[in-house]
Amino acid sequence: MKLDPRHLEILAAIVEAGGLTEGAALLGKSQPSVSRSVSLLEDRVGEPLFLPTRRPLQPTELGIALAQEGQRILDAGRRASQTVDTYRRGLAGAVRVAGTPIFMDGVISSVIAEFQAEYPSIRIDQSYGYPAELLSKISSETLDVAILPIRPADVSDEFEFRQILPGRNVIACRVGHPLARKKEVRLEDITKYSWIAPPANSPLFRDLRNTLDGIGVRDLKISFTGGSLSAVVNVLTGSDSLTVLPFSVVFMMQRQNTLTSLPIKIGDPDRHLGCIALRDRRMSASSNRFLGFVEQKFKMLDRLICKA
Amino acid sequence: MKLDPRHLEILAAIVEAGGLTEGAALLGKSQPSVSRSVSLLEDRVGEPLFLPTRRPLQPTELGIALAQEGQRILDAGRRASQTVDTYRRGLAGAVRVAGTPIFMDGVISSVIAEFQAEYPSIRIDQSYGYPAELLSKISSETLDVAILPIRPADVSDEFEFRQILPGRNVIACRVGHPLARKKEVRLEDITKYSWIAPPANSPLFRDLRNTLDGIGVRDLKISFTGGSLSAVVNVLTGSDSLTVLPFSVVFMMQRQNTLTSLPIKIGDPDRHLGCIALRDRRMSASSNRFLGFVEQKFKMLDRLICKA
DNA sequence: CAAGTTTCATAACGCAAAGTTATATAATTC
DNA sequence: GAATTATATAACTTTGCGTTATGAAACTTG
Repeated sequence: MKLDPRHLEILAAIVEAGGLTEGAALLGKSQPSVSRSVSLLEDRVGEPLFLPTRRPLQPTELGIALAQEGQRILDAGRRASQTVDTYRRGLAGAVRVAGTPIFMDGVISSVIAEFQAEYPSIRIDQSYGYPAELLSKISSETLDVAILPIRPADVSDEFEFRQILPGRNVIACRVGHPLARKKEVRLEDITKYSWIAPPANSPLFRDLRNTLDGIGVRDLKISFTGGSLSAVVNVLTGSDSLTVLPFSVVFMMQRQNTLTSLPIKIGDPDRHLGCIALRDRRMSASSNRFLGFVEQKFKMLDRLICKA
Repeated sequence: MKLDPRHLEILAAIVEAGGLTEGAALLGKSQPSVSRSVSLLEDRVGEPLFLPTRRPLQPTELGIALAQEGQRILDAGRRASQTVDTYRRGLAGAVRVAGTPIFMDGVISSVIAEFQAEYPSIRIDQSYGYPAELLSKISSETLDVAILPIRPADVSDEFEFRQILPGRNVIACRVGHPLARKKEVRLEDITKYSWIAPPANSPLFRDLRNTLDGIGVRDLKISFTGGSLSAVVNVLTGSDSLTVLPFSVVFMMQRQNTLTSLPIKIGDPDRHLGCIALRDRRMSASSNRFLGFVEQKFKMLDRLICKA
């Protein structure tokens, strides 16, 4: 026979508090209410749960046994409420975040690390992708936050775009590269070196083409293509190759004294780095918290970069 | 915020079963019913518990966390139902039983031992008392079963009396007592020995006086009075004293070759041994089970005694 | 990709029971 | 035995569960 878990909770409260009145107070209900609930429970159980006509109210053996289960139910309920509370306040949960590979690895991953240090109960599910698919995943709600370079005008009304860094690319090379010491680098200098190209379908690859077109470089030697940021970095540091990278990525690598940028001005892309999510806060509190955190960190990073 | 434990149960069932329809079946409810319950729960929680427009239905992080608590509630409920069931069938619980000291120690205690071997989950709370107080305790429901010698006519309608042995006393002495070897014992033989008397307020003490009056003994030497059965037995076996004991007690002691009875006929008391409980089965199933067990064991004992 | 099947959501309504306040009754205290 | 306190009962409102019927999605299949 199925018992109402609420009845067991009430029983537990009464047994713990030592009386109907106190139990009712404990539950925030009126005394007649719990009195009748106990009656109903006794009727269904078919056995007395309290010794009759004795005060202070004393539970029977069975009453004690059932109250114990009621206590577990109360505990589970309390844990559940607690869980809901932390989720609502965005202190627990999961955030599905994705972005373009180079930028994710070069900049975002360390921001995520800081975030997790502050909110250890929020799980981050990170993945990679290029703008078109990222937007579609946001749209189908299989992704909470996308971090990507995009033209603000290209963002449809469905999404909310928050810029975190202006688009700015540089030509990157290893620390100690022959060109890095020069005060000024000229066109003919860079044509002597071979180039590393990002994957052909990445925005960065388009930036590379545009950049080189812009400064008049027509035929370039591509010695390496594809690969992740760490592959690119390894090849760069192990050779005199050049490549185009977001300045923020190079900035982060400079701290580790691995990469640097050439003192040559190249055109900035018309895409800017930002976070994209569904409009109208249609996302979890933890995602919101993550978004806010990323914005804040990039404000600080932006200031650092401007000083540099 | 307090959540309805029934909602958490439903959530657990749905998550476990993998769908609303299957979850509803698992709970023995209709699909619309659980559908609405989930909606209500989601409203109160304020966060989605299932990913929208996806089938098979997939719970969110929060949904999984809450379902886990729901599972605990389900488990507690099942254990509670199970507990009620065993109590109702009299396979668990407690029986408060009391009786006159000599008879409890001499006969009932071994029956209780057998009972506990068969029903290990039933706890026996045993105590001692004389008839008047035993009846009042039964009346006030602080006692479930009394085992005592009483005149059937003295049992009021409030109680139910079940005779388990006819009243029959004997003069008891140690095995190897000088009188025990005789084929026939005469009055003048027993007057030579000193007597052990039970506590002055016990029914057995009245039996002792009546018996000795009946066979014409006027002045008797009382060498020991009071004490429990084991004290009486120790004194009896260590001396040539005599005393009056219920035959059933001596019968049990004979098995251990400690006591025996004299071959002299004495008048039987008008009280008979029996169990007393409240009329109309106003007691727990476990008490009923105990009563039935005692009756059955004494039917067997009665047959053994009659043969002897 | 259109048709069919499955699964979930919504609607409407009866009913069980939780909740309330007011009040009676029983236990305990003094 | 009177006063006090605790529990039970009464009368009534409101909430929400449970039902069947039906609509609307989403997956499956030919």
